[in-house]
Amino acid sequence: GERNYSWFSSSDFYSSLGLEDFPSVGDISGTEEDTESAILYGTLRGSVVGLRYYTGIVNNNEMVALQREPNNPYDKNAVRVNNVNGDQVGHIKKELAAALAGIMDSKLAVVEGVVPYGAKNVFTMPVQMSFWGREENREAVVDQLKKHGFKLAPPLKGKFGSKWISGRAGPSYSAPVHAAVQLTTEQLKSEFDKLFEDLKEDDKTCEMEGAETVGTLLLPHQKQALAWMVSRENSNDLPPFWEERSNFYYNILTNFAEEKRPENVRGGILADDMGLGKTLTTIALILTNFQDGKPLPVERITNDNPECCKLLRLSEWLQGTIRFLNFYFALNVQSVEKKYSDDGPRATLIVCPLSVLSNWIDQFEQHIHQDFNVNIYVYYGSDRSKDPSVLSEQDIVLTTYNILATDYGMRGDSPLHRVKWLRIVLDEGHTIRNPNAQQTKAALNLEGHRRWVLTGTPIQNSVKDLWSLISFLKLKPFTDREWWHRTIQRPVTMGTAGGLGRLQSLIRSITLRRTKTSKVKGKPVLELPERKVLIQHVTLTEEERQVYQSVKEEGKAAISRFFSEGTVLAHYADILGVLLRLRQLCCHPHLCVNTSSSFSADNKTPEELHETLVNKMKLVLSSGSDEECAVCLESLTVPVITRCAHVFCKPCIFEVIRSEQPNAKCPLCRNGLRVEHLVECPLEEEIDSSNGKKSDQEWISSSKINALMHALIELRRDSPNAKCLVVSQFTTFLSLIENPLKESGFAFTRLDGSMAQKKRVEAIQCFQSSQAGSPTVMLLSLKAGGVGLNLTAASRVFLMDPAWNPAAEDQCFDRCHRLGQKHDVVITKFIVKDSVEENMMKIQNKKRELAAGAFATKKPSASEVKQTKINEIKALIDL
DNA sequence: ACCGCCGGGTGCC
DNA sequence: ACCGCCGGGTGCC
Repeated sequence: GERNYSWFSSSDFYSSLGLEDFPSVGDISGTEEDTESAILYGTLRGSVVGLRYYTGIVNNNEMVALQREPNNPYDKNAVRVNNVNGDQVGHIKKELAAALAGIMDSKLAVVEGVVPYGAKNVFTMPVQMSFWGREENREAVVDQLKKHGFKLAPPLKGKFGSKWISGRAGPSYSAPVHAAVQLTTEQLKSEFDKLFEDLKEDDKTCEMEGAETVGTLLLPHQKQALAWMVSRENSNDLPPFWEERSNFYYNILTNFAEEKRPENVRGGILADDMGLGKTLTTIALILTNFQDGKPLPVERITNDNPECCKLLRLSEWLQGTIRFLNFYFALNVQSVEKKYSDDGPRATLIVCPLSVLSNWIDQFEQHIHQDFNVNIYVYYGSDRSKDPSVLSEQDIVLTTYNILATDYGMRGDSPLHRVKWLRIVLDEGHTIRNPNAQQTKAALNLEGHRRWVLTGTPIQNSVKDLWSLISFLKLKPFTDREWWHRTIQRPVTMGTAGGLGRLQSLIRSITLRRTKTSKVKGKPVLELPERKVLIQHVTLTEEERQVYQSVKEEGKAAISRFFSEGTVLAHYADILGVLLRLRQLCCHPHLCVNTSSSFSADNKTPEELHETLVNKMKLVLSSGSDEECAVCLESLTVPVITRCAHVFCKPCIFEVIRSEQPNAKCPLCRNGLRVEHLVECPLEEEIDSSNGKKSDQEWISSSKINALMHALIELRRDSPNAKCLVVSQFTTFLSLIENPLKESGFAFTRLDGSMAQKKRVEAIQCFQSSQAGSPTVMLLSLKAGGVGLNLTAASRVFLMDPAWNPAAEDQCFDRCHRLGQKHDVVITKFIVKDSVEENMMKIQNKKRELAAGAFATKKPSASEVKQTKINEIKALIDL
């Protein structure tokens, strides 16, 4: 049910159309083995030579990595052999290297090695090689080998029993087994769910009080989390899969051994559900565990030292961006510097998405005891300090993934990367799930021993997503993708026996996860009131229906044409536009007056073309299709639009163009791409394409507004004190609703993305107030505010229009259905009968099913993906 | 002897 | 490397 669903959040418009799986999208990274379709061609015995020249040692049955060395001065075919630690063991004998070089360079196969025996040899040792690749390359690989006089031994089938299938380096020149029975999606999923059952492990149920600097009382589950985090930071346990043997340490997955004790990560993944207080727990950790369980030393503000004032923090919000300036009194700076100058690192770095930056600031203000002076620096904005020592002197530095990536981009001069941090916290850590994204590389290269990932959804789509997180945590040997892939990812995705078990023990040892339904001492973590979702159908008036039908027929005709021309993807923005207009018409006829349809972009001046593109981009961004870049799968931060009207992150699409030059193609539709054709658009917090000039139009009602007003008035009659949220994706619609609210004498307030921070805070405080005469209605735009937004005063929600992404709706509902809610929450969704809205609901449901089965092993084929996508567009517009 | 055979020097790519 | 290979020394029985 719900708890598992929240682990997966693939859902967005792209996935509903199957676009994120569009074959060409995956080609971008290129180098990586395609896990889903890689098979084992066979094995080959070869030899490693030149052992005496290198220091790298191996054990019998230890995995080794084969690495091309094209610049070797003696042989351009050279292939070096490294042990798990990355130390060179030797080279592949030259005749064999000559055969491998071509195969490896052209990426026809991935070649993996295991040294079966002879590890103690002085001059040469045998190596058992496995060749993995896609079926269509098998013949080419076999031919290539044959040319050099080598022949693959067929992969051994599962007849050797589970020990061989386990994927260990094992006694196995028996390669593990593509013939192993694959688990069904359902089996995999239920296996995976077990990861988080049975959390009564002792080390996770101890409680710990926060230091006195923590100004808020922690709930029991937060005290548990604090105790767990502190113990993770202070303990010296071995990392998972390592054993202490007589005088060395042994990795049971790769059979690698070393004398040096492998360091365990002083951190882990806090994967609690949203709303359980990951932020508060992290603040408590920072304040409570500075060194050896001692609290962070901070200035106490007392009557004796009035001149040592609390830092004056001045926050200033400009156009949705944040300037956060710290003013120090000279005295203060000195005393702070003196106190810590001879210690090691003391600053904690917190990286978060921009959307939750303000939430962190709020939470600091709320949870750091007011009598204490904690130095917090918000490293954001163009005036951020380039001096690393300014950062290292802080207690806490807060920044965003984008700043992190931008700074890292200007090589060598990133202050964030020059500081040795006491602790690094990645909030919404799944942000770095794409190993090729700049922000991931930037995060992996931060320095600091205590490393934490906060996320409610560590796995977005597949096990693959975990690698970046594990690598960030610096867990040996997984920091290198090859070992992660060979020991965990491939066994899991191939359903190899023991694979899931390994993943399980790995995750368990570094993760704490509680859901809203988890229990502490027999009691639910959070005792939340019930939450009910009602669907209220709305029937359009005759007049409304007529307008709707005519727009629908026009759009349908256009889309049919795209289908027959085979240009569906090229007209992506146009199709979204048609659907958007239909969705707007379901709400109110005035919403879509301004979006004229222009299906032809030909014969335009560059200026007109530019404007058309910007408009298309705004359309894509505002259509609720969940602004996500198809390259990195992240939310768009610096969106650019291509001439073919597809929107990507600027750095992502630049990377595509750079790597594919000179003939780069759009990842979505394979049209030509050129840097000079890309159009940039500043991402405002909220873009509403329909912000037409309603002032010169006479106000009229609509069926949906009538339905809403009817419900509101009924609610006021039955429970006059009940407060409610009226939610829409269209801020113009919210404006239209203001009218009848005033007429019927409702006190209301409003919160949308375009409002300045100060006004937001006012609106929220005003609405949350229980004073007589305080507003009972809040007009809320669906995506306004970060995850932290707390609107628990409301116990009713009216969702005026459905979102593409059910998760976006859920997140919105959670703003009132969260800690502090005292009443049952009733949510009413208004859905127009026989309309695109009903179709969207169907797709939402499909999406929930899809998310539930997101652990699928089998990737649908390109044609299946295409068919699904086409079916869904057809379903949306009743084609 | 434009060979065989011996035994020392030597050794990845 | 307790190998192979190289190339110099050597040469009936």
